[in-house]
Amino acid sequence: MQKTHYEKIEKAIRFINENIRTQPSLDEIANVVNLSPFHFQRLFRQWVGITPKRFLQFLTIDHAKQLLQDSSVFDVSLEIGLSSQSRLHDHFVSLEATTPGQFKNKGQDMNIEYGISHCPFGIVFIAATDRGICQLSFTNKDNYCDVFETLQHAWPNANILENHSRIESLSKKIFNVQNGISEKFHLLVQGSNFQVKVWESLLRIPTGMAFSYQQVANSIDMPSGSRAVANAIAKNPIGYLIPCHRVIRNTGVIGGYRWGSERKQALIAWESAKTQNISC
DNA sequence: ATTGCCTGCGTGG
DNA sequence: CCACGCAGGCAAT
Repeated sequence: MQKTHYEKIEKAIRFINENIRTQPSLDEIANVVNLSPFHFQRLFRQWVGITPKRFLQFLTIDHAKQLLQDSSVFDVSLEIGLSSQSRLHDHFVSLEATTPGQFKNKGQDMNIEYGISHCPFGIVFIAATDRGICQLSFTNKDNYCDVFETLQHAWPNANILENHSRIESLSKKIFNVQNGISEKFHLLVQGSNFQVKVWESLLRIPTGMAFSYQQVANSIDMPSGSRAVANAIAKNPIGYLIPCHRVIRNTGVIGGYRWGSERKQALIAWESAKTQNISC
């Protein structure tokens, strides 16, 4: 099967990580993804609108540290809470959350529609009810059994059916590259009190910024709970819209990601490129 | 940059 | 209940 645009980006990022010591040249990286330097350049212009060289600068420890530093001015707004939010950044996502089991019989009398779609970060699997989006996972086109099982496991008694056209148009709205996200999305999640608290705090991290796990722990008044926070973030059922990719290690290392560390790096670099003109 | 020892909460027995 | 795991942090090297 022909590799997707994103898969080449991912391969390039993996190669860069593995050879960070030797500082590979653009020609070397282009060679790894079987492209001429010219086409490699064009790939990036299509994907994110910047040159590969610029892109690489967004993957350095120094840049990640800069994101953390920029975000430190937002600590106060996190503590203040939602009231001060809207002025500081777009919040286009609303979250409806309950504890597991609070929904009668785990989704009984609930219709869930799911499907897959292409997005700038590969194949995305989305599930939605009439009350909101309940899952967004990155996956493979050939095999999305794993993410489908996650869905079934969360809502074992729901009436789950395929609706690719609905998900396709939903995906287009979520990953609207040209205009950014213009409409409001409603999310529906189940989680423990602690998990929900953590997920809500993630919604307050502005696009193009990053928080450390420690900063998130501070923001929910559990300064020694950074590791527990990481654990809760790892269970985030709605990738991208609940921006767990904006939480990184406080050393500037990007850290782990449920859907691959390379994808997290791609998301961060992509958002950095999208916001660099606004923030400067 | 890498190592070793620490953390607190959620999960499964 | 209690043990264990984890997408981390920190200090020493």
